[in-house]
Amino acid sequence: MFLAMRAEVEDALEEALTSLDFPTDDLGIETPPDDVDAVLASSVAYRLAGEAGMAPPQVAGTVADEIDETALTYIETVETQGPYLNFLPSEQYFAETLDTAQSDTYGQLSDRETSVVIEHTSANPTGPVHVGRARNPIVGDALARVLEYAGYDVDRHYYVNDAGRQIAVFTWAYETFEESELPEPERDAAEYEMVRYYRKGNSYLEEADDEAVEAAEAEIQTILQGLEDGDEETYERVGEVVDTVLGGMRETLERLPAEFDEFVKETRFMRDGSTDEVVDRLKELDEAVYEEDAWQLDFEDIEKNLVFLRADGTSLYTTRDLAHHEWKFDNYDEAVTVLGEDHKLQAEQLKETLELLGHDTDRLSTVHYSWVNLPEGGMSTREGTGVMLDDLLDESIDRAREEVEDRLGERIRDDELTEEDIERIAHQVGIGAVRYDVVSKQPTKGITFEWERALDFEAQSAPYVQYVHARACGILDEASAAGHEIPTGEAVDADALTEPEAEDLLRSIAAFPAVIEEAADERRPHIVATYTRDFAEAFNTFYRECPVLDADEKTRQARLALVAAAQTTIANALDAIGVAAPESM
RNA sequence: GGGCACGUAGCUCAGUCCGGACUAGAGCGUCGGACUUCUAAUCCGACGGUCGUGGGUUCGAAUCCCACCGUGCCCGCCA
Repeated sequence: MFLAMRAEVEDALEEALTSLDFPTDDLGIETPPDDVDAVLASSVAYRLAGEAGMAPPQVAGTVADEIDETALTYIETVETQGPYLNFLPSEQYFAETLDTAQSDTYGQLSDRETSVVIEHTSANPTGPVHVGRARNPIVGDALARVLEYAGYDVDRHYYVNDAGRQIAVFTWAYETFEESELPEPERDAAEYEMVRYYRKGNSYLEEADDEAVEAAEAEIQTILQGLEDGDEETYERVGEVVDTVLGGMRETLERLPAEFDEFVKETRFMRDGSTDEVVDRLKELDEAVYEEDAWQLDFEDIEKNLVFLRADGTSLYTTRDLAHHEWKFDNYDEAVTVLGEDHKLQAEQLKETLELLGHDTDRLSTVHYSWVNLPEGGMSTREGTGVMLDDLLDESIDRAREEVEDRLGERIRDDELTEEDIERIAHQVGIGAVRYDVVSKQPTKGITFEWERALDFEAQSAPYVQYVHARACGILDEASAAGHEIPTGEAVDADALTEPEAEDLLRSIAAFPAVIEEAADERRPHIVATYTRDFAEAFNTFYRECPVLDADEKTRQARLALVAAAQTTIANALDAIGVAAPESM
């Protein structure tokens, strides 16, 4: 309803300005502060003051007079308050919100008929997922969900770096060392078992005598060359290592949950000839230079050259990524990539090169996040330093379980939680808290990992918002048990919501689709997380001030509809950022 | 050295892109209140800020521009 109302306000304002011969390039539409009753406002009068030769408040008055309120559906009146034009909502605005927000699909915007591929995580398949890179799947998955809500047709891809040196080292190490030489795995899972070979191989290369290292390097080089030459047996050897490790990583990621439609292997673009083919085209570009036996691109705006073909004639990661992105452009309308800030330069060069190859790079957007570091420094799979995501999730679930159990004695509600309920809540809250903590912050800000902070269940965290959902479900359950019907359609009576706390909640409900739209357009899922927090506040205030079940018939009906609308809104808002919405807790 | 990002209460963060009702909002912590009530993982109140610093643009700057300071990342024929 908010979106329709906003469109109406824009049209009306533009029309009024046109008929007054004022420019319409900046309508100055903004959200008014909380203590103003309007749903939207405009500060356009400031900008027009000079041209009109009047003070801003007078301009505002003139514009307001020009707007025909009777022609508006969702706006009752247009008032001025000093230089501001305030648009006050009509009864219909509230009534329609109260009805439509009860739909299970509330917040789902109309189909944009646009396909988007979102590539995220894409961590090298060398070992267990650690917290340093955990921002990627969480932000990536949340963004994918937000884009789906916003009406895009979304595919999630994990780009598998299976052609690099580290994978050749891994394959060599896996085939060379005996399990008896390795330490016990930290967990009974494929990637924890496998990473031991990788670490062993790397330390061997650092510590063994020159002759032994030379022999190992020769074997590693053979593997790399085998991949480059398209040798089937080499692909199978490497594939076994990659698929095994990836299988384990995938299970961890699914706990978040972060699932993928496709794991796209880098070697695919070597085998199908598209990397060679893109190299041929790159050589033809005006920016292509052949220096020191290697083919490079010399950009106008970027300091550093991009080498796309080594002196030995082999391709590089970015060369293959170019073929990968051309493939994305062939198959999707838009492409979004979630990358660490250490890949910024590479991403710029990629984009610039795609532009040179004649692609419309407006179709490509990149979301960067900064690494999560430990107080003592960065996390490394190779060195085995860092906090594993599995351990963080386990610990968070354990703490959530303790919280639930501690609270059992004080529970007023007599819904008798079963063991299963406790386990369900522990998972929903524990994982939700980790996820929420990550999505609610702007990804560009640095995070230093501290257990205590990561596991903080206090306000402004997932449980605070989840509790709102549980409370709403509790009321709806009681209502259902008492045989109260929840009014929909013509039966809803938004007029009966006279308390300001109830109206504020309804306004907050109405804003949800616009929040989804903004978060999707700007590729910033944290906007949805901020919204859930504000929404929870509005709900809790309403909860305190406005009893539902004990209210008189008419009020109860209206408030029940409001609670039902609040429940679907917060359930979907949490769903959009991938946080579970518990029905009780 | 160069490029990019970040710098808002003791701590963790919103707000910054698109300047306006901002005499800057939350939460944690501290202090003081509210459970015979639809679940207190809640709510209410108090204390707490030269929005890194200095200049500039503007009727108006946390928000735009410039310089500087601090922190992080990048500057490989690695990925």
